[in-house]
Amino acid sequence: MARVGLTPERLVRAGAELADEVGFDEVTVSALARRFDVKVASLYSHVRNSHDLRTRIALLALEELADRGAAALAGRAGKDALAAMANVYRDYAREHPGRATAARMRLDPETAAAGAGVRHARMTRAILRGYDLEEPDQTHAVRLLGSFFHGYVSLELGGGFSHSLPDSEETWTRLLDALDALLRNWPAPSAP
Amino acid sequence: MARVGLTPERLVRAGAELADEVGFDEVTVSALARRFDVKVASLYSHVRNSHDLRTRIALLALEELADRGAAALAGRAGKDALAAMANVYRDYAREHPGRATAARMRLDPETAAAGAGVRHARMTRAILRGYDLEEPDQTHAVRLLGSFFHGYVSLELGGGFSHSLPDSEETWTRLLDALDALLRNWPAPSAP
DNA sequence: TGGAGTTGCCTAAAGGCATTAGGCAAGCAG
DNA sequence: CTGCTTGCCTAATGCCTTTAGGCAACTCCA
Repeated sequence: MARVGLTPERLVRAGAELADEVGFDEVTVSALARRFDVKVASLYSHVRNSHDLRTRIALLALEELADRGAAALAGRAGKDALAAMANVYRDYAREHPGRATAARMRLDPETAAAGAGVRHARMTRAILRGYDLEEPDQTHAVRLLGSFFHGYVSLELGGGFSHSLPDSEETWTRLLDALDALLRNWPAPSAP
Repeated sequence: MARVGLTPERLVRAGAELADEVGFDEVTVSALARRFDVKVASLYSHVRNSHDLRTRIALLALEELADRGAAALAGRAGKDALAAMANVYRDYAREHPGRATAARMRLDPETAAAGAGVRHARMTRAILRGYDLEEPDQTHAVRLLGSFFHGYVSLELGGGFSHSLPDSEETWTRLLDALDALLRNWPAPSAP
């Protein structure tokens, strides 16, 4: 009964790797135990339950994304910043599909707030600082970008844009052009 | 052993209702059997397996959405059509959160093509007919709308926009303004 | 109307994941 | 070296999925 040296951190990191390999949905306490060559019950001293494990993986992914975002945003503004952040999301999703799926997991508000949620919100607002948007339009724009990135990554990860032309790469570039143009020329409310 | 009169259709419909009540993730062969007061094994003559059941619920939802979309789009063009379609997605998600989640389930390409996927693509292109977009920009725009609707509905369903101001309703209206403006003034590619 | 056949729902069984309770031994402190 | 903490284990329960095989309820046709 050699001790393996489990810790919550090691479990979460291994869980994230597992997610990237076999998909976030397949990340299970049992599979993780198998990976450490340890009995399932042993994990329960380090992780509350399955949901807790998945939540922690999501928080790890959000943290990593925020780190990358902060690095990418440094010294950039306007469209440059927009494209940099967009590519961070996208590249992360390609390198770490499982983690990226985890990052889109629904978290209860307190958990999200305690984690990197705040950093993400701040970063999005930092991008918008390069455009001339007053409140409440800035918030609308935050939600637009959030929805678009979330949706695009979901669809691309799900294979929605493969096997069809033009390729996803081109669409991505052009849509960033389009969003930049939109943010520069944000329309006034239409007549009700 | 009175016969209950199970059919694939009844199972799928009941599954969709179950999804709306308890969430798509909780839709399980066992739960469905319980709802019909029938043993679990009995469902397996009508549905291949759990994944098949969920897929069929997704296809039902896509079909319903396409029906509503077709009705909403009739006789509308331009922004009017855009808003009508957007509201179809959104209202459906509110009335039938479980089905709406199902509709965003990842389907393999053949299944999607065999189902209402084609109708959805056609409808989106019909909306864009009111704007002056040539290929490949039209395809880019299809993907933009798809990503945005998908993402927005996901976030809203997950509670992302509740408990914060401005309320989701206002953002929704303003973002439709914004998308309309963008489609009317679609930018040329930026210099590489 | 009364079989004969089909079909629908059942029993039985095996395998997997999640979770909890309680035990033993490995590693640390003195 | 002795005792204590703590980490991993055994054991057990409950729920879900899926398959195989059986009996009874319908159907249909003579």
